[in-house]
Amino acid sequence: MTSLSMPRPPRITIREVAQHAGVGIKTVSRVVNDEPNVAPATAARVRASIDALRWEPDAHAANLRRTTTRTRSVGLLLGSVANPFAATMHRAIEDVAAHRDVAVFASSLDDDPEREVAAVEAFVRRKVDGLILTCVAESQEYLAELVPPGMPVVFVDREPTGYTADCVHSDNVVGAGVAARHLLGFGHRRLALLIDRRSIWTARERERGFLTALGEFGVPTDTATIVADLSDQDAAERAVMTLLAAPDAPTAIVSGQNLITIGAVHALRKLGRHRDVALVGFDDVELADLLDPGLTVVAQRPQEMGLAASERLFAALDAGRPLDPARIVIPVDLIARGSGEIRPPAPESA
Amino acid sequence: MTSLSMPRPPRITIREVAQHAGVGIKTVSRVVNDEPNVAPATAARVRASIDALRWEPDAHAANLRRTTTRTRSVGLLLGSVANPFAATMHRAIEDVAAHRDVAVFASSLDDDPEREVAAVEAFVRRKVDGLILTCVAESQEYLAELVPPGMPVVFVDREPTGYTADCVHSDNVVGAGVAARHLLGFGHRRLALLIDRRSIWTARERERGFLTALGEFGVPTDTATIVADLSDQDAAERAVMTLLAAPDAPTAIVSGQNLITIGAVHALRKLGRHRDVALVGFDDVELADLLDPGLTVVAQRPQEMGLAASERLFAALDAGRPLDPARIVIPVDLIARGSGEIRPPAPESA
DNA sequence: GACACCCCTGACAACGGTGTCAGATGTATG
DNA sequence: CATACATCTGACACCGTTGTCAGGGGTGTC
Repeated sequence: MTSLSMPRPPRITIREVAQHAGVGIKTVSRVVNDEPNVAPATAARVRASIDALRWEPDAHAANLRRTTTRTRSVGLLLGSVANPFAATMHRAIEDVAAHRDVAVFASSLDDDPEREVAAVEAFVRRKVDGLILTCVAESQEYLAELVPPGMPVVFVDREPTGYTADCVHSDNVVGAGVAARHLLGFGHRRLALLIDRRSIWTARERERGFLTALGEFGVPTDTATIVADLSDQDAAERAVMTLLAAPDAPTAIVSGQNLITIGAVHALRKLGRHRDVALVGFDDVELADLLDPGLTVVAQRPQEMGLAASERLFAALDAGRPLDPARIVIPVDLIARGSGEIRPPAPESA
Repeated sequence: MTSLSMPRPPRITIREVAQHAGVGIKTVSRVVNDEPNVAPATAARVRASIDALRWEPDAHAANLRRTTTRTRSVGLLLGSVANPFAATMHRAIEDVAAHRDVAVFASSLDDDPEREVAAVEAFVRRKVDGLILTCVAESQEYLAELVPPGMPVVFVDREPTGYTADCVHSDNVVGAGVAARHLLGFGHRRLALLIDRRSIWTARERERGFLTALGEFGVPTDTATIVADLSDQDAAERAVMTLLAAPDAPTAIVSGQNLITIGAVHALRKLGRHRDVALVGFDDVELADLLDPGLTVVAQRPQEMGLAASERLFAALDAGRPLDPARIVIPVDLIARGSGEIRPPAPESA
């Protein structure tokens, strides 16, 4: 019989290349790894044989013995690869990585602590060279025993708890403060803040910034409505509908995240209150400038964040040792387009 | 001295587990691979040792000898991971993959043929189990010698040339036809089509569908303007500006892609012609319903596409052999929201 | 001319697992 | 009780590469 199992693909090994070039396997190894002490003529012959046989060294076998084992891959954990904010960071990170011939494993977190741990485990099992993580678990202490010594970790978007490493994030407190002050400056005194689950660090930070700004304007915090646990567009839309139906409804809304913003805009439209109730979103969204009124946002800089995070990661990888953990805070930009410049219906007493 | 080099991380090997359990290494191997012929008591002891030592088998070493080598990873090549259409497919694929404990390498193509080859090479070098590819090179013949025998390939969004494999894509010809007929039905006779580079299969297909529809209405194709090579928002915006400045400017525009649509909307706004010139976009965009007028689009179903593509890939992987290549065409949906229902300014003579 | 030294080179062990196979043990059968 | 057979187990080669090290050859120095 002619073998029932799959015909073993005739993989070319270093041995055949060595034989073809008439040298020892170690010499071939030297050539492909740019190690010194190979005569130019020998190297040329070896290279010719490699090309002739179309040999691709087996990275896994190589890493098996190599001390400085590098898989040229990194793990990237994002809120969701489908979220434009995360996707933009992803792209920036990929560009930096691709430039160094490093591949990126991307996973979606979905703000589920269990997925966080599972994703990191999966990355580690695949022996990535480093990790860029968006976290949501209450604590990242688990990383201490999960992440092998020497594997660099950079957090993006959210600060970790119980694990010290680089972290790149937006200036959330300032950003939310800017949003709130912008509205307060236009005379609003009854504000609402719509945020995601408080298990998410950015939600907490933005809430903090929001409340601080209220304080600065002497607005008692109990006049503000804070709706949390808004994790998608629909929930945000419903929340705004409810909010505006209540007596003493807010005259201005700060949205804590891109999906919430979109949900809020939908609700305002449905209620016909979009020229009436002020709205400032956190994180920019596509087409925001073409709405009527235009959507005022505190824009993040996701590309810059991805860039900074990947540069930190590769810096640590290049150094071959953990760097002193840095916290990199990326500024945010208020972009006034109309929705945030709507004045409250009547002069209010502070 | 205390060793200058990095302190070798004390990796736990199968040997230590075997010793701890008082068995041979092969028995440990049997247990972790669910091979038969291990006494239950022995297996239990081994499992206890694995847990006690927190041993994680080294997948790379395992795959070295294994005949049926699986890295539990797949390579995904997309237009750009930052494009919402691609990002949504990505998410769908990731979900299917994650469910099977398979990790996804994602790369951006940027419609550069060289990046296509480079990305596939990188995936193959990393020994992914399968490939999901968006292609742009003139021919995919190169895959024959690049992709190892037995590695399944599924194309998404665009059909390959010179390489036979599964392919999942939108019904581009029909979609573009629907868009054009929609406008023709409202009385438009001077149409413009804005598409990306013709090296991109979808651009060509959509052009074909567009022209077919014109033919059905007896509209001579030379009365239609086709602008190609629009690869980003700005280019599309400039193209529309130029287009509408010309004499005999089109009264309706079909946009061949999400970024082009956004660029076109910007241009129409700037010119104040947005209630005046009809526009139908290919591929839906966020907030399209809240523009004024609402944006009429031929929506794709990226999630469904990603789902279908990954299911085909895993079906082939499960079967352990190449499946009969299938072409899966995903329907598109016309969503009328206003911009596509604008009538031409004056009755025209066909 | 002997010696030291540097530059090349390849034999061989090692990396952490799996495949093969032979041997040990237990049970049913003649 | 001997034999056959199935079940369980571990020794060992092997996967494709890199690290180590010893050896061969050329050159410079005394």
